[in-house]
Amino acid sequence: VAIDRDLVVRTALRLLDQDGLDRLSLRRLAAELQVKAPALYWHFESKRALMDHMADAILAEAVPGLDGPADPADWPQWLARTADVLRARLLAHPDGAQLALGANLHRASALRRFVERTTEVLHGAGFGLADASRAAATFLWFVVGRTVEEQTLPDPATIQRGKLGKTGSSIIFKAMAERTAPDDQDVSFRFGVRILVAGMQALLRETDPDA
Amino acid sequence: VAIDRDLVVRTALRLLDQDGLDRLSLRRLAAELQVKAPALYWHFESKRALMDHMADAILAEAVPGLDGPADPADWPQWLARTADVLRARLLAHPDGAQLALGANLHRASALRRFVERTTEVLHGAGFGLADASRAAATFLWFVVGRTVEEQTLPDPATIQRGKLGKTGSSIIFKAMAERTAPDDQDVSFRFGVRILVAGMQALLRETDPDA
DNA sequence: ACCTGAACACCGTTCAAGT
DNA sequence: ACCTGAACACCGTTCAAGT
Repeated sequence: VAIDRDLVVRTALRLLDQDGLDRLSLRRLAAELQVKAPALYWHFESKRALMDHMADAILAEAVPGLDGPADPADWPQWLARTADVLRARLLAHPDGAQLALGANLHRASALRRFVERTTEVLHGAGFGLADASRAAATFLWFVVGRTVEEQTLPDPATIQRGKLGKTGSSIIFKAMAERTAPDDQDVSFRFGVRILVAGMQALLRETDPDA
Repeated sequence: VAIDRDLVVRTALRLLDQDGLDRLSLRRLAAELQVKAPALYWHFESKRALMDHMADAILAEAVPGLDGPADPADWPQWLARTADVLRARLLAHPDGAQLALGANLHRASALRRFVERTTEVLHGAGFGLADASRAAATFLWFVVGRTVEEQTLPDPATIQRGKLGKTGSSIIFKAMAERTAPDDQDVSFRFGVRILVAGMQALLRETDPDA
């Protein structure tokens, strides 16, 4: 029963699905593979490296659909769609966003592809290369970060009475009272995306008024 | 030599400054306080609670300067200034942003104050309460998250040759070649803030054309 | 080439017991 | 009220040795 990188990653993802990221240890993973923990060091140089490959595997299936927009001018729609796709992949596993957040772009090449494509698309939209890469980082950071928050959240109902019961006088409580729709997470995510896209459009108009 | 919450937090921040977040353990902290690790559980219910109080302490000094803008219409400048202040506080300690990222808003009340004030200011700018709180979350999330990335970065010079040497053909490498200024982190941070502020202005104009 | 045994140097947390 | 002793149930990582 020889193990290889791929089997290790797939088994790790299964444990992640079962028990979450902070119960994922090399010892438990090794046991699941019927091997001892140090054996994993033959295949991965560290736990972080393994986690980077997990993040890569999670995002890899979304990469083939990553071609830029047919018309460069359609970048706003492309960005919105890419944000949804990325978020969906991250939500497909518990703590998927956390995993991607700490990932090294060199090892998690699927994540790097997202960064590259987004930079290219924004460059095509009219940003200089430096600003395109800054805007891409801001954007992808928002998607991943926002999704971490969403995925880390206690749970839908607890928030209202549990934690925020004590901050009941504050504006946060009042605002939450207006955000009770079951799809509030989706709505809020897309609202953030709209802010970012609208902001990029505005900055483009500033420097390049005919866009 | 009785210890209290305040002394524990201050000592923890000193250890943080010396060795960083991942070398901060309750056992090391206890030793520094000349006490045994379980003693800390008299003062804090968990390590996370202690860390929340650390985050609170880091941000607390910025709270007195948090009053909203004199004129509600000046919210864009207020937002930009608040972003700079918050980032500066987070950068004042190693892994300060990490600490804030995971913090519970109920315990890290200084962070909650940032959320509240920002929500109020954006509500005053014309957003409905729900959208104001969404925009505030997006904004503060960006500030904290972006600062985590900045603070986690390998180090200024290593990036170019070390990691990205292998992705030399990619657009990331070309973009980085244009981002060599020593204050690139500041520039990029402010660029992100500009995107967000411009985006909020654009969304406000959509629904409320006389703003 | 791939894996084990044994160890190193730690963790957060609980809880009865001490003062 | 505040702290210790002792334990529970673990960690990631290294490295000589085995097959």
